[in-house]
Amino acid sequence: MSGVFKALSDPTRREILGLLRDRDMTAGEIAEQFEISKPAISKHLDLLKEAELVSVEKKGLYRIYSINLTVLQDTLSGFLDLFEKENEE
Amino acid sequence: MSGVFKALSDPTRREILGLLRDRDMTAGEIAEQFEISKPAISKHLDLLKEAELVSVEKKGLYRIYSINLTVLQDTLSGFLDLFEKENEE
DNA sequence: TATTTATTTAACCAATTAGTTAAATATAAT
DNA sequence: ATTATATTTAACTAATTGGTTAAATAAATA
Repeated sequence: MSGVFKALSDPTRREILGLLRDRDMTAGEIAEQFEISKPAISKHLDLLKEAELVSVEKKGLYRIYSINLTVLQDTLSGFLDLFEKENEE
Repeated sequence: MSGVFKALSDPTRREILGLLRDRDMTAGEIAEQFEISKPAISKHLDLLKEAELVSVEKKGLYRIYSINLTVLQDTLSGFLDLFEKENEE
């Protein structure tokens, strides 16, 4: 839970998720979209993976990243549910 | 946006929001619920205030904190909307 | 006016973060 | 077997985080 919010607290990582919403991408394709270095992107991807917000598949030389939409949606909407009027004991 | 996710990435701060969901509380009442020092809680509250997730009202010696439910809900559900199937351009 | 009370601010510390460049790894192609 | 390519890991740095204790502030009370 903390991991998901931590991951989402960085604008670069949110942007990566936005890219992956549209299609799966290799690490290099993702890195191309940003000004920062590839190792920096690699670390962002690692953090997103840690939070289980993305998955990776090895394909030859490439790593193909994809978003785990359900993790994102379930975590956030699950958290939001805690603050619904209905939930008042 | 980053501020909200950053604020939510800490379990103590999420717990504070959980307390405030039930009722407004003074800084001291909030601090009582945790093991850590009052200044530490004060800083957490400040960060929540920065993210506009809580508001404070001065009342004599006390500061009364309340949750800004709509900010929490609008931010998270607004972000979630970006990842809905319908949003595909 | 002096004291107590609630809270914040200041100064500090260790751990973490987000970036860098350089080196390592692993697969593909010549 | 060598070289090129995609990506990660390592080593480093500056800034931020989450905690501490001590001092400052501000309102209430004696």
